[in-house]
Amino acid sequence: MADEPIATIDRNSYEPAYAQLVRILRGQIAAGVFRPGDRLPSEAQLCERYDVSPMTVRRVVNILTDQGVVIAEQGRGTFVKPLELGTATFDLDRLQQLFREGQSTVKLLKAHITSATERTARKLAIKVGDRTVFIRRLIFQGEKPMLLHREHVIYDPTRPLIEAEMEVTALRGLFSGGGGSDLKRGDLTIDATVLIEEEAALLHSEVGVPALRLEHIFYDFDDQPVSWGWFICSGDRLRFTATIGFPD
Amino acid sequence: MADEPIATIDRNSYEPAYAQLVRILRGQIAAGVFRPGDRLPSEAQLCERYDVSPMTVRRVVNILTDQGVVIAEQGRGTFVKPLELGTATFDLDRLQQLFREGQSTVKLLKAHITSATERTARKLAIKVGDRTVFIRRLIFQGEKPMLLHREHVIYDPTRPLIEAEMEVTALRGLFSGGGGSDLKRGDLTIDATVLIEEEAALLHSEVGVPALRLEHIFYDFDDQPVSWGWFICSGDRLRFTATIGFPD
DNA sequence: TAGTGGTCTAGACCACTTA
DNA sequence: AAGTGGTCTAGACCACTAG
Repeated sequence: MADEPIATIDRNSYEPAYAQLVRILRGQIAAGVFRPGDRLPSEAQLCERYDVSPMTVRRVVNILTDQGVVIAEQGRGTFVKPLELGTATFDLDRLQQLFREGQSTVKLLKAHITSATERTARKLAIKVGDRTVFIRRLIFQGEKPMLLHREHVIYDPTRPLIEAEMEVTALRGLFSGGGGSDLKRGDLTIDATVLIEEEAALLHSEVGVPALRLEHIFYDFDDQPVSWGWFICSGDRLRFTATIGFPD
Repeated sequence: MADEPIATIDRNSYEPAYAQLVRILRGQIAAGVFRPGDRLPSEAQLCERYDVSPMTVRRVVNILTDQGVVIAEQGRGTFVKPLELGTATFDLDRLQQLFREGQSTVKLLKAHITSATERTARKLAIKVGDRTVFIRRLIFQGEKPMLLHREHVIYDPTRPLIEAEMEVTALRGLFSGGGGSDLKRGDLTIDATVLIEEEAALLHSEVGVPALRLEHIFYDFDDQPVSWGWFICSGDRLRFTATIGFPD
């Protein structure tokens, strides 16, 4: 009984016991008390040390497992996971921030009904020549043009999709969750491209500059594609970042 | 009491009750039984319908919340979340697959001790002129060169880092979790670039072709950078993909 | 006040690993 | 056989929301 862990659970805190214990254990891992590959104390030991019930400890271990911090092996123990480059996940936080109130303005460049080309028809699972609405928008951060957005939406005369989609709020809704409530899922891909003349002019950049392209296809609850489009941003203005491991 | 849900929990299944209920509810959401914005049945109702205890239902709701499928509001209910573009996460699965056994071969192009330039020194938090090891590797899938890797590792004469890092297994370890057990965390960024002459030659591509660049810095448990490097792959050979919503 | 989700208990039984 | 994690029960009390 040399050095008990100093940290204890504060039952009077607004932070729930399970959250406190998650924080304590993550901190110990980040501090190197438990190194990758080490075995954590058994669940029974954790119950005793921190004076919580088995269910609470189980919940803590589940959370750490979901977070990718540890791996639990039945009959052996719970172990700290080593770094795995492959577990990194990139999110669109930076992009989402652009669409928060006051952070950005959206300018509608063009929107008109057109006929689907072979490529558009394939992406939207419609026939060549079917009517679609082609929309182009430019998203500014302050005075700076940050993003160029192109989108093909299936033209449905029974619903006033056109006006709703053209609105600035429709774009914001996609990012903050207000608008697209008829959509079941979306597929996204990131790839690299270079700015062509039109894009360079709109983004106040230059032809041939490396740029990221975020393509999206959204589907409704009948698994029918509804829209296909993509954002383009010059590479020096926006990046995707991720952290793996224990950034505490 | 018109139409009870047909799906029930099979207590004899190897699939735990909580997992079955998660699957059932996700399926109902994907099928449009519950639409974005709808309220799910209350926890008490779910207990009754599926004949499980409150704790099991709570666990299910927690899982669905963690998955971003629903949002629980105290005192009001649990609601199906609408699509949010900003919640999309891109992972490196495709990249990781390359490094699985038999999927790829790694060719060491060059590895030598050098002195840190201003840029390298800044990235690795060392002084200009300090010794580093510069490594270049080429990763093949079958006969095709897929990835070019450049990396600067801090030279530590007390440890045989050089040999270990140069090994093919070191790279594979980064992706599958065997090797980097002295590393605390890593920061990653994705950006766009175009191939320069040397890169194009090695990757059997052409100058100016758009390419993705995955940069990484790894830190040890003293928060000291250990290595800085990046992968380059031509954009038509590798993409990052994500799906949001209910892809069931 | 009634209903909702949020947390937590103090066990139980099981499957698995290791010795 | 002993120890580990995996699941589950049948409640309890609390905080919050709504009518």
